[in-house]
This record gives sequence, C-alpha cells and structure tokens, in this order.
Amino acid sequence: MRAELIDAAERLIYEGGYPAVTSRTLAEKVGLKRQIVHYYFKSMDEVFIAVVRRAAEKMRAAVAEAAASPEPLRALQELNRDPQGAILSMELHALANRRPAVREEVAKAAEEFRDLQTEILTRLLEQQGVEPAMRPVVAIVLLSSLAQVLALESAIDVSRGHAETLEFVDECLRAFAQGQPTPLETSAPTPAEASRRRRKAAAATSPD
Amino acid sequence: MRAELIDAAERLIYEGGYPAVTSRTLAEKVGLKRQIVHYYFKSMDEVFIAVVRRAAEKMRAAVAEAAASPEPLRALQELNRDPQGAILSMELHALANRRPAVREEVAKAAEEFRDLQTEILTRLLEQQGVEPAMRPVVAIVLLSSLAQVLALESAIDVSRGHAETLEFVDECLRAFAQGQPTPLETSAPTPAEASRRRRKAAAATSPD
DNA sequence: GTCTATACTTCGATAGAC
DNA sequence: GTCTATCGAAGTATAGAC
Repeated sequence: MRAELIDAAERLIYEGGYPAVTSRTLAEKVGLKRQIVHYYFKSMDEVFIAVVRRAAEKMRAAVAEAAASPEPLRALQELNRDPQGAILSMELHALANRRPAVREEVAKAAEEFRDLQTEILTRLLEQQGVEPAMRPVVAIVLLSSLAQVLALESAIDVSRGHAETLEFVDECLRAFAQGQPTPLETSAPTPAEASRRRRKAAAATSPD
Repeated sequence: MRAELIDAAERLIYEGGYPAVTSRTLAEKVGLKRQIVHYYFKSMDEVFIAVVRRAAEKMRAAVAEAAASPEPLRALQELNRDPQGAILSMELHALANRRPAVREEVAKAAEEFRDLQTEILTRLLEQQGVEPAMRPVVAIVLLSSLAQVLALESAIDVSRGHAETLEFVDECLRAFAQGQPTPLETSAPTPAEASRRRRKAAAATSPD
C-alpha cells in the first residue's frame, strides 16, 4: 500500500505538478480516504522524500543498464530525454526549493545522477583513446540541461528550435559513436580561414 | 498600486515559487488586506498573466540593450545567466502547466525571447561573415537551456560540473568574439588522427 | 488497516459598509 | 480604494472507533 501511494504521488506529479499531490488527491488515487496517507507517512514531506528516493533507485538501475548497452552515450541521452523523467526532475527541484527536508534528498540524487553519467562518459573516452573536446562532466551538464529544458517547454507547447537542436545533438552523438569528428569539429577552420576570420572581426569592430 | 502588486508577486515568486503567491501574501507585501487583490485583479490568473506580460516587456528591453552592446553574445549570455530571471522563467513554466490561461502568455513570451535572441546571433554571424558550426537557433537553445538549469540547481546547492561548464562556455564565447576558433574547433583531429580514431572505435566494438 | 469525526488553517471570491 | 464580513472548498493533522 505504501508503495502504491508512492506510485500515485509520482503519477500526480506528472499530471499536475507537485502542488497536485495532497492527502486528498493521493488517497483518491488508491481509492481510500485521505486520512490513510497519515497512517503510512508521518507528513507530506515524507511522501515526497519517498518519491525522491524511489526515483533515485530507478535512476541508478537505468544508468547501469545504459552503461551496459552497446551505445552507452545514446542510451544515456534517451534516459535524459524521457519526458516524464524530465518533468519529475523539474518538479522535485522546484519542490526542493521550499521544503528543506526534501531539498537534501533531491540535491543528493541530482549529484549522484550527474556523477554516474560522468563516470560512464569518462570510461567511454578512455576506451576509445579519444582526447575529448570538452571535459566529460561538461558534456553531461550540457546534454542533460538541454533535455530537461526541451521537455519542460514541450509540455507547454513551446517547440521553437527544438527539432534543429535535437538533430544537431543526435548528429554529434552519432559521429562520436562511430569515432568520427563531430559536426562541430568538422567545421574547424583551416589556419588560412582562421586568420581571414580574425581580420574580418577586427575590421568589424574598428571599421575606420 | 496595481504595479506594486505585480512587483510584489514577482518578488514572492523569487522567494517561494509561484505557490507562495496568494491573495494573502500578496496583500501583506504591500501592507493591505487580502481582499485588495480582487479589486485590482479579477482572479489570481490575472495576477500571474500580468507578471508574465511585465516580464516580457522587461525582457524585450534587456535584449535590445544587449543587441546594442559591443559584445552582444556575451551580453545575452549574462541576461540568460541572471539567477532571478532564470528562476522566474522556470516558475512561470511550471505554473503554465496547470493554468491554461497562463500557458498561452508564457508560451508566447518564451518563443518571442528565443526568436529575438536568434535574430541577434544571426545578424552577428552575417556581420562577421562566419560559417557557423551550428545553426543560430541551436546555439541559443543550448546556451539558454544551460543557463536555466544551472540557475535552478544552484538554488538547491547543486553545483556539480557548473564551474567547468561555465568556464568552457565562456571560453567559446570569448573565442567567438575575437573571431578565433573555439576550443571545440581547435580540437578537431587531423585526418590522420580521425582515421586512427575510427580504427580504435571499430576495434572496441568488435574486439575479435 | 481503514474508517469517522474533528480541529485548525489557508485559499479564492463575493457582498456590502465607509 | 480600502475595509469588514462571510462563504464554500481544500489543505494538514490528530484522536479514537471498528
């Protein structure tokens, strides 16, 4: 029953954000009276903390699975891009802002998630013997930030630039998986181009 | 007075998120009774819509100022990185999720903000005559997503990878402003390196 | 375990006095 | 414009019956 309530709380967060999780709505989800919540949880804070802990466990399992997949980076990105996961993460972050007891749990889970992802990428780079264009943790921060914001925007029907950005990131990941230069690296200017570019820039800032 | 209430609402959002904005807290902020809110606004939805509209106006002015600055891209990034602005944006996004009337306003403002930023970058690229490594809108999505997530995480004392990522992005912007190749482009492999890299990757996936 | 009953608080919103 | 008064609804939480 406790597990069922945690499930219900998570579903309510997807549907209406964390404010939608109350003793009343929670009990309704499992077909009981609202006082039942206080039998299984000392307070609503405990409900949310339980949600965070269970989400953290699921996350650990999902990351481990991604690490074992043939394309770990792509698997990780799918994990980050999961709309429900992104929304849950955002809501818990927002909730953490005004529930000190929850904040600690969320912060711990967020840092653990980032560390686990960074470790996977680091190992991947070592295996491929590639000198990375950016530190692993930087790539992880960029990829997960992007995924989270896109999910949040999609939820309110904002999609400006999404398709282009996803296409670009996918292209980068695909190139990386095949050991080829990414679109970014491909566009590196030759020394001649670079110096021409510098002259142009200088001319633009001091046109006289 | 109406303007004062909108001010107060914005401040309350910074302090405790959008749920902290109620007729009671709002009236307290301006030293009046809570019924005053319903005199100036038909409903709480209207309060939030007013907040969004005023934020959108401020945003337009700030973007115009950034466009006129000597380093528009850096100015834009400072704008995106503003912790208060990022938090306000996140809260309004979350609020938009469960208030249809608010959603429309937030979506409109978000798309306008993205378009304005993209236009600036596009013009900048044309001026410099640079063939960009990614489409302008992609760069804007990446930069603003990063800024928003970092701000949200900072608020709950999560900072894993922040310093490294900001350093990396700053380096890219600095290089761009000076018309030099970015750290990403600098690390482009020579043809010899690229082929060595491809062999390594192939060996890793089929070790036999 | 689950219920009824209850207490207290806060919310949004309206009506009407001054 | 700002107030008092009031409403119904919803929130958290506790006590105690079954």
